[in-house]
Amino acid sequence: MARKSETQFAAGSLTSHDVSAVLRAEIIAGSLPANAVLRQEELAERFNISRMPIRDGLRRLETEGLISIEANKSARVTALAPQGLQEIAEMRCVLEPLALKHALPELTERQIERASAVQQDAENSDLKEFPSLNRRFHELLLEPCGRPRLLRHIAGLNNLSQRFFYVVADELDYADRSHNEHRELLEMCRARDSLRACALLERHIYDACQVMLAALGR
Amino acid sequence: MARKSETQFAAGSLTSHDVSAVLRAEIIAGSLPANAVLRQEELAERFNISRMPIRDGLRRLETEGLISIEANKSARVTALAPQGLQEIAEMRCVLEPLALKHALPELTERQIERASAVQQDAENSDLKEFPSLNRRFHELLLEPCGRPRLLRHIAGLNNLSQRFFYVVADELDYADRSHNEHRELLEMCRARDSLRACALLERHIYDACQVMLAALGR
DNA sequence: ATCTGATTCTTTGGATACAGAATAACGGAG
DNA sequence: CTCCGTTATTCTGTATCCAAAGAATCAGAT
Repeated sequence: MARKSETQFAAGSLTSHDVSAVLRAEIIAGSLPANAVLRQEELAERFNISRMPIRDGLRRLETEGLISIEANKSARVTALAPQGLQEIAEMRCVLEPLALKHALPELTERQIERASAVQQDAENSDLKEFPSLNRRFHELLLEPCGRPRLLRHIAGLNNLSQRFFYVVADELDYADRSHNEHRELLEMCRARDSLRACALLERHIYDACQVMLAALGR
Repeated sequence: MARKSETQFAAGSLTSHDVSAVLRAEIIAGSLPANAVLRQEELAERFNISRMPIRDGLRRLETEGLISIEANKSARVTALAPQGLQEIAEMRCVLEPLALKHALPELTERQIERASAVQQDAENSDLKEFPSLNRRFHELLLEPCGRPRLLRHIAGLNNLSQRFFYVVADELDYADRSHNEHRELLEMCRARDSLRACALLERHIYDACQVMLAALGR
């Protein structure tokens, strides 16, 4: 009954929101791989709730683009083609610098140091936690921009592509370069050099995508 | 029983997809104003279906940002503050030029002429159909970019802000300027001048937002 | 008279059972 | 071996019920 390493849940406690949150996390982390089938009854059994909140949760994930639901077929985790990865990177390349531009004047020294600390952790982390720390670093620098919709869009794009990040986390020389760029970015933030910081961020995102595409090509 | 001018539907024919499509259109057009309450049973009666597909449809609109659903409260059409309008315009200012940049090499003369025809219609249209024609003009120029996600994001942002477009459609001098900019944009597309076309498009979006904000301020 | 607090009403969230439709899988006939 | 029809599975929508959370109302106390 218990399948693989999936955690199970006690009865009655969960809501449709929890369903989407748990599944979202598993898709982002990659433990639910692309094209994995999500049958409603199976999920209902696993979460110990009826099928209705499952449907609500799946519907939510569908509009986020994480799963695709075709009528009368099981929901499936969406596969992301190289073309789609590139497309998402292009959007991040313009949206993240936009957020950084507005965040930079609001960023406190304290917040920059927090990001710096996360970057330290990332450099000392193992492959398993590197992706989420890397993501957290970016988020910390962008959050003060005061634009919740923009941040949600960026987060949504990251949700779609993050499960492929392991391929660059794997390449040691890329990790090195990424760490250098992050430290450089921190310096520019401290110096309040908006133009150069935004340009670096754009290149940083673009390059990471290129490395991912090259690695996935094999 | 029949409320206001809302159309009613025959029994059994509609699906959750239709529910979201109809409500989406009404919200975009503004016939469902901000903060309008959407009670599930009321909608179920109107669409002649049960509450479940209504819930599915509402969930979809929620993640699109068109309505907000709080637990145990009726869904409401989301109000868009000036701050939010500005934020959406900023995103469009970077995303639409990105799409145009990639669409321009793919645009055929025929497609440009189609956009030109739509622009002609827009200039001769009354206030009621001007917003949708204006939108169609933009879509026609961006569609060949070959980036479905990007186009969906842009469409989603337009869905959120389009109901405020009537305030600029109302201002005759703005409409004039907009028409001039559209014709100028078409010329740049014919000349395949990507840089200037993208720059103009960015300014065009930004200015429209400023006019909206000024008009809404009163 | 107003404010507070309890009761009632409304509405959503979830459970359960069932019918209908579309897809996928299987097996038999040619 | 291939094609086609039947069966099984799974999703979609209906109907009904109950529980819980908010909102509204009404009564009582200050």
